[in-house]
Amino acid sequence: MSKTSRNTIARQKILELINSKKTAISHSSLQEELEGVCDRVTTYRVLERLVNESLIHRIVNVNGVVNYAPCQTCSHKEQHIHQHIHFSCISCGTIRCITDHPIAITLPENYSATEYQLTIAGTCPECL
Amino acid sequence: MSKTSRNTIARQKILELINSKKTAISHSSLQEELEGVCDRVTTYRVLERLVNESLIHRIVNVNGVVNYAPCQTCSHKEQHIHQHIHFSCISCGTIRCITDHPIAITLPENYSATEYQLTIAGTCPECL
DNA sequence: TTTATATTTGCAACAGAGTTGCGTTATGAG
DNA sequence: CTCATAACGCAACTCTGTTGCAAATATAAA
Ligand SMILES: [Mn+2]
Ligand SMILES: [Mn+2]
Ligand SMILES: [Zn+2]
Ligand SMILES: [Zn+2]
Repeated sequence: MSKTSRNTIARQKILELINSKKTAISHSSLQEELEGVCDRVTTYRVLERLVNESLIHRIVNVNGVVNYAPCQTCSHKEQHIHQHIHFSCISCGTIRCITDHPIAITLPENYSATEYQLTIAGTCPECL
Repeated sequence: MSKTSRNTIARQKILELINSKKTAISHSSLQEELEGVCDRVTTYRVLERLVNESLIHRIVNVNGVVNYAPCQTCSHKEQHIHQHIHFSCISCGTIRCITDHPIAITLPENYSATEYQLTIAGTCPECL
């Protein structure tokens, strides 16, 4: 029934690269660092696969560009939900998951949430 | 010093249209509803102008698409900051500003925030 | 009202992100 | 090892947004 995910070279290298980073990475940066390991279309498809397998998650930056980061402290109870802030530094350009900081976000009555994109842009501690 | 913003027909119609909506609207939908009032490039430039004048604000949806909504309950103290949730319904497709609901978001020490994009996707009360 | 000037516009061309179709390659279960 | 099918590369495409430039026009000054 469920398609089995094959452990291809492209998939290995991409997951390795993402996991080796302390900050999130975009498709284009990833493609550069892969140095010809695979086609850019393949990178898109591998990223989609890794997201579906809950190994990485998508971060939509304030400028609309998508970045990817490993899943670590995500909730996997009923479904896989990422309810944490992402900080995007306008100085050094890094995007970081702020997973160790409490936030209180609730919705009004009768709203049902499935996906969170909580991105804040500004200056990070290193650049302040 | 400061360029004076001219009240052109395109600007009038675009601002009218955005203000007439209860939900946010994207550039492409806007362009359709304008029915040939102006070129799509002009629409982009007018939108940019209206954002700079703090009459409307940009909402980056969870899919990365930009939408625009009137500024209403925004803070204008030191700078114009929009610190409220946007809800994107995956059923009816509408994007709504949740301005009448308290949220508590703080950042760890030494992070300085300048822009917030707090978008939550799910099902809205009308579609639940 | 007329004139002057800087802002705004339309058009064409471009750039970047992401998607799709299809024929080929290669993973991994049996 | 065999082989079904997941994954791949390539080319072509869509969608969103940007830029340069000459023409049009809003507005303030004459
Ligand atoms: Mn994260
Ligand atoms: Mn809003
Ligand atoms: Zn920084
Ligand atoms: Zn809805």
